Amino acid sequence: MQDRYDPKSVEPRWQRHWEEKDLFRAGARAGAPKKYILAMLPYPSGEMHMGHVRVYAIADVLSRYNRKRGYDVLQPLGWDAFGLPAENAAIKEGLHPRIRTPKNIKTFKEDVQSLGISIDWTREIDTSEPEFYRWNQWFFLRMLERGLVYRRRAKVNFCPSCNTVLANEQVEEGFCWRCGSKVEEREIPEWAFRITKYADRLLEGLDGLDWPERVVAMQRNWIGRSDGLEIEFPVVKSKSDRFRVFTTRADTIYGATYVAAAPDHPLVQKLAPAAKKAEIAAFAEKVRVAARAVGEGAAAAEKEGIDTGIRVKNPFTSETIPVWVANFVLAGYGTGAVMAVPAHDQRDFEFAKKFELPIRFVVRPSEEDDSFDPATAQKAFTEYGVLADSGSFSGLPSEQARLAIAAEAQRRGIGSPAVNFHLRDWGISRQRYWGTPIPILYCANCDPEGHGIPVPDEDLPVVLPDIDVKEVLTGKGEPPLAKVTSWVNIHCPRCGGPARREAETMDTFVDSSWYFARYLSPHEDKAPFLREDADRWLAIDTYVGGPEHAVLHLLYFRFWTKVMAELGLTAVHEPAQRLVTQGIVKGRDGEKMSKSKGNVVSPRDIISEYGADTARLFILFAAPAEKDMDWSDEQIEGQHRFLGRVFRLFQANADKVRGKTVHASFAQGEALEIRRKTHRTIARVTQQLERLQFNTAISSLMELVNTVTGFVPKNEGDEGAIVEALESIAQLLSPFAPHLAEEMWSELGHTARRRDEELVLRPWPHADPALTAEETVNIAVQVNGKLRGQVSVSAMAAEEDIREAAAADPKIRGWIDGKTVKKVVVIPKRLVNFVVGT
RNA sequence: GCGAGAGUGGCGGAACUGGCAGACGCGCAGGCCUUAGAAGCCUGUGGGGUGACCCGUGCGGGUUCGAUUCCCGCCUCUCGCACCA
Repeated sequence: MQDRYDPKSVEPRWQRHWEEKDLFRAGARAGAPKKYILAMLPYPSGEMHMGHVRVYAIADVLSRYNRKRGYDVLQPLGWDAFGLPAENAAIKEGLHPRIRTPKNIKTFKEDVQSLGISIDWTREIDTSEPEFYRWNQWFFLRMLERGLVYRRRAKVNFCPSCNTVLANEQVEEGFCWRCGSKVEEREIPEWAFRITKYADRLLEGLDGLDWPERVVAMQRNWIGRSDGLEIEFPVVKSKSDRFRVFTTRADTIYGATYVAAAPDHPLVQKLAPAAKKAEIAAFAEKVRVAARAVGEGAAAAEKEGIDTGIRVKNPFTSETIPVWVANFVLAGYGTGAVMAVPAHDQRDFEFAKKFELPIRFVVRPSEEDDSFDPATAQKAFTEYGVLADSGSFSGLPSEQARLAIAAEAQRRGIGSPAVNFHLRDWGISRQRYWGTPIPILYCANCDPEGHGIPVPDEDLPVVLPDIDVKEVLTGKGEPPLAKVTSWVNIHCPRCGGPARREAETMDTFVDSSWYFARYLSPHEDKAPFLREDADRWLAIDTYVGGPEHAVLHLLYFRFWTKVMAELGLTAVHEPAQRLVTQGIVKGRDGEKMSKSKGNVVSPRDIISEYGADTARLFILFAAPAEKDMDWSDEQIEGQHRFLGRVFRLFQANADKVRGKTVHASFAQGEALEIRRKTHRTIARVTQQLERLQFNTAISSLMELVNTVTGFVPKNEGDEGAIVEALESIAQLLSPFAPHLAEEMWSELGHTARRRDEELVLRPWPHADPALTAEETVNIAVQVNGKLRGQVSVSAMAAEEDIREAAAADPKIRGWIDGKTVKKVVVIPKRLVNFVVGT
């Protein structure tokens, strides 16, 4: 044994050992139940940061723990290798992504390995390899067959810096989520996935998931199901034209005093008087410009609008009311028009105030309360209440009136129930090079309208062509692939005539939507993965990653799983049963780490100074997994000291006990107390790991180490107790600080002759219930709820005896003698409370 | 505005289904070891009085023998969504 704790020599040695013995291979325990533990697919930037350390530490503790619990554990890792940063770098520096990416992967992988993460590397995948992305193309074609992919002309977010289309979800406050440039609006054709078809299933599926509430709430919000009524407002002086509006508050229809439509509503364009048309068109353009300037507090924008001159009839009051166009009505949601009820909707209220439109109060807080005065009111009454001035519906509560009015509208054939979602279809076209080519061709002969012809399955993969970076990746103009003429121009598979390939590539969220299933059959070349492998491993038991993916990746990958289930590839409909979202690791200054702030702590530096075990321990100990945490140089010193203490504890005892046959059952006195502490610690750490409370699990271990430190064995029983304690410490520590644990384990004389004798596979220790149970317990004694003393009694003592023991205590007598004891509360093993009068 | 979460020592944080608030760690103070330091070890450490006493988990109420925990009403902070009718 070395005389000092020296992780630099210890850690690489054990990492080699694990690799040579191939101990993290999944599928090697055929009869055992499985656990699939996965950290989110990393983008291989050249440098690992502390956030990665946290994700992998969490996933690894769970993997190592479950391996020792006898599970066949799958913990793979791969690379989200396609994407914008590599391409942007190529544009700037002229270095081909195909050269840069493998270099980055290599560095990143070394960093992961230097942390001692127990990955099954035989399953490593790289999404930029044709072996992987051909299945993106395969899925695309299957989805095309099922009508889940379609071509649409859509207003899209365009980033002038990345020169690419961004999904709505990738726009943050009007800026590109990756490069931060201001996003513009453009209209171009694109391919889209019909995720909206799954909106309800995505909503319902959330119920059975063991996910953080916050993420579930964000998804619910994002999907945004809204149940209401579509109802028609017929246009006055027209036989057939009517404005269809969507409302969730049919109960307020008697208060609808105008209709508000989106500025480019088709019916407005059609029906507006000629004199108004130019004005309306100008207004529509103004609103479009304003919408483009999102991020400048668009929500706070002043209400604006124009009276179109069109008049419609409120179908319930039969009143003639105006149609206005308004900047706050969205063309893309519902019907693009709403019935405006100023008394009961805040937006309509503000609008009506500004343009002096009538405000009619038709829902009262209660039947008697008619205090609402349109002239003086500062805001709308938007709660449910009781209807007033609403014809035969007056007096009904809102909930009932909603249904009754909807039913009446339906009976009259002017309305129908309708459901709207905030969720939009997922546009996947990217005008980029470094991504999966979309397997579509255009042939003027076979497909004159340009819908696109699917590439036949046997021609997959459509391989990304090699390119001259300087010529193709200019960052300007048309999609890069369109410039690669030798690739773009091919023969049509149907007619043999000239055809052209689709030059767009797929959003990289496609890769991360199903990669977790590719790990199951990473080398399969007939299918994306095998059904038998899916049946063995899916769903992911614990998925670990950042909460920033709550509505992007985590929604797409649930969608994709449902599609895979429909294709018969798997029986599961949800990809991940449990989700752990880890908090951010902030810099020394409490700010989020970033290069520009110069507060980045490099994992490499930490590992080389303190070792991987210290880094892992610190990041798990300093805060609960889901909370943000601050980097602390002092705390990491503390963890390093703790490992040093563990080392010295073994150093002090190993020689004495190594190789001896010892019997812990002989332990008595202090040694017996050590045994109790050992077994209680086993029980606690086990429970804390099940609950993902890594920080308290580590502090339980610290307590045990503190208890054992300084104990000098004097006889056989003592030695038995200390061996048991040391073995337990090595075992319990092994998921957290695996290298030191191995070192200590071998110090105790253990060498593995067989695979199942390896520490990483050896069964997790078992807590003996006879030893975790307390024999005597300290009971708190209160008088009138205030702590006044303590008594020690047998854990088995009857309530009666506990009460007497407490009452007999001299300190307590001082508080209760001479007073009337009105009541005594006895909670066995916990406390006694005397309630006394004065 | 809506949704979710959080407010506990100087700091990070503990406290199972209401039952000894502050585990564990950091920091700090004193001591040991040392020629000195580094490392390490020991003791103490919520506040106030300093006797076995009082006060303390954001604030104000409530339920209870007993509340960090449950209920009601506020305040502050973080995150997400934000004109979705």
